[in-house]
Amino acid sequence: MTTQGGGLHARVLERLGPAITEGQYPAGSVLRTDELAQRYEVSRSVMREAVRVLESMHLVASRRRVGVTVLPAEEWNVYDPQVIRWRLAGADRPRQLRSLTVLRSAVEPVAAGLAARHATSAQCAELTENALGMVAHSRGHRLEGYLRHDIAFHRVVLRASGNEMFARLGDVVAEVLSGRTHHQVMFHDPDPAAVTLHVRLAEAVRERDAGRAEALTREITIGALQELDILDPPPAAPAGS
Amino acid sequence: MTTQGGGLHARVLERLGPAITEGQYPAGSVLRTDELAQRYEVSRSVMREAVRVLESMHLVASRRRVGVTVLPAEEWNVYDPQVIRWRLAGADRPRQLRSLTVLRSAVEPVAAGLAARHATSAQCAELTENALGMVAHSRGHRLEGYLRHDIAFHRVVLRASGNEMFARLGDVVAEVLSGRTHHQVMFHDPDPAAVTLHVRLAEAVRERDAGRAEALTREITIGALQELDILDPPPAAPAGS
DNA sequence: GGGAACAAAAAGTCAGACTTTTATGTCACA
DNA sequence: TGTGACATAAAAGTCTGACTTTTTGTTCCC
Repeated sequence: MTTQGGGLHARVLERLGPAITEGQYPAGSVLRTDELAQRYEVSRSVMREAVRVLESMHLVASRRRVGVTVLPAEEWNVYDPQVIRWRLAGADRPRQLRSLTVLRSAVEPVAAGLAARHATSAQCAELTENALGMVAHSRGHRLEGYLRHDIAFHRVVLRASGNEMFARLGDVVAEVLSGRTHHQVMFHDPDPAAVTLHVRLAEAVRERDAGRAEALTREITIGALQELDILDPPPAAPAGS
Repeated sequence: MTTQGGGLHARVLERLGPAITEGQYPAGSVLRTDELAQRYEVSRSVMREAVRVLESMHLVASRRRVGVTVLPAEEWNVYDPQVIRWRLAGADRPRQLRSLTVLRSAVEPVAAGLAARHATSAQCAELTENALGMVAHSRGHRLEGYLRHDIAFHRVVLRASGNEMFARLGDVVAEVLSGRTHHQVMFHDPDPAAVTLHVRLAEAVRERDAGRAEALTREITIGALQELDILDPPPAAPAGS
């Protein structure tokens, strides 16, 4: 899954990109193409191609007479799958996982509602199939199998929404779920309540109940938020203070 | 606003990119770098850099001995601002505008809820300021001024949410709103109800009322959906059939 | 002290030679 | 007739070196 592109420029990118997102070159740092080419032992043309790609991701900006400047993180194309991958592999993985989970909590309920309207019967079948797969792997530390069905399930929902912007978030959700399983506290079996919610969601979509599909998905994503301690700070009942 | 990058490769990109998103080269088409270099009258190195950027956007894939293949639209990085711009400028602008508006309707309410919790007082001030600006320009065909404040308003909401993924959608929302004003049926003055909603939203954020902020934003985005005739098909009251 | 000419630094561009991969066609052999 | 190995060629990939252009910073003169 590591996109080990054969191209020489791609190999450079896989080292230079993470170095930037990691903060190894802080915003404002100036790099020179020639020096980079020497450091990574490639020709200038190859390094130029790599820099062009970084530039298209808004990670750097190249200006004559000054060099290749690292841009502040607010400028980065944070929706670029490659950037997401680099950041998830790096030091601020937790922060990244949180912001992506919040994005999920906004997008998925709406996507599920649309899926209930637009899903084909084949997609409905995929949904129930994966939900049952989740049930089957929900006990006895069969986490890998559970994860596989969980990812597939959400991917189908997003695709079935019929909205291309939602559909393209399938990879992002996959990364989040995978990160949750592999790097988060998930010693014990998945929450049975979550499993049930998925089964009921598949049901709701099949029955074309958009409202219920949306509500159920909202419950699922709220669970995901709670796991990361992204909780609504209770309205601070003004008793003590 | 056209990102007229001085680089020669950027100028090529501004012609070749739209040609692809336009469908001028259908998915599966094979281009050859040398031929493209001749056609656009640049050296191969420049064309190679352009192709590398297109490749990073997943618009094309380059393979030895076969050439540069145009990828199907499902593969494209549809969140890349440049791709969004190209598609909005092209033939399927309406479809693009719809899918982006649906995305808005999912993201903005949640963002507004978060903004109510995290907004600084400076951001609250910006919000009310822009809401009042909208009111001031809501009558007498002062559409440009209205649009300016509308864009600024939503940008502040997204930034104030504190979530970087939301914040980066500011440009997208700006494009959508701008497209709505310039290319959609908007002869007459903006809907007074929408203006009021913005004023009340600024109020809700200032008062830290997350629930109300979210609900108000939901009303705003529902209005945007209705303008594009993306309406809930009513549950087909089973009377006749 | 301020403005204009100048010098240098770095990216940008180009052309050409060479390498590597790989799809395809050919030919012999079963 | 089919199948495998091998040869061929086409296209991307890589490298190098020379040249151009832009931009910044300095210096020098008024």
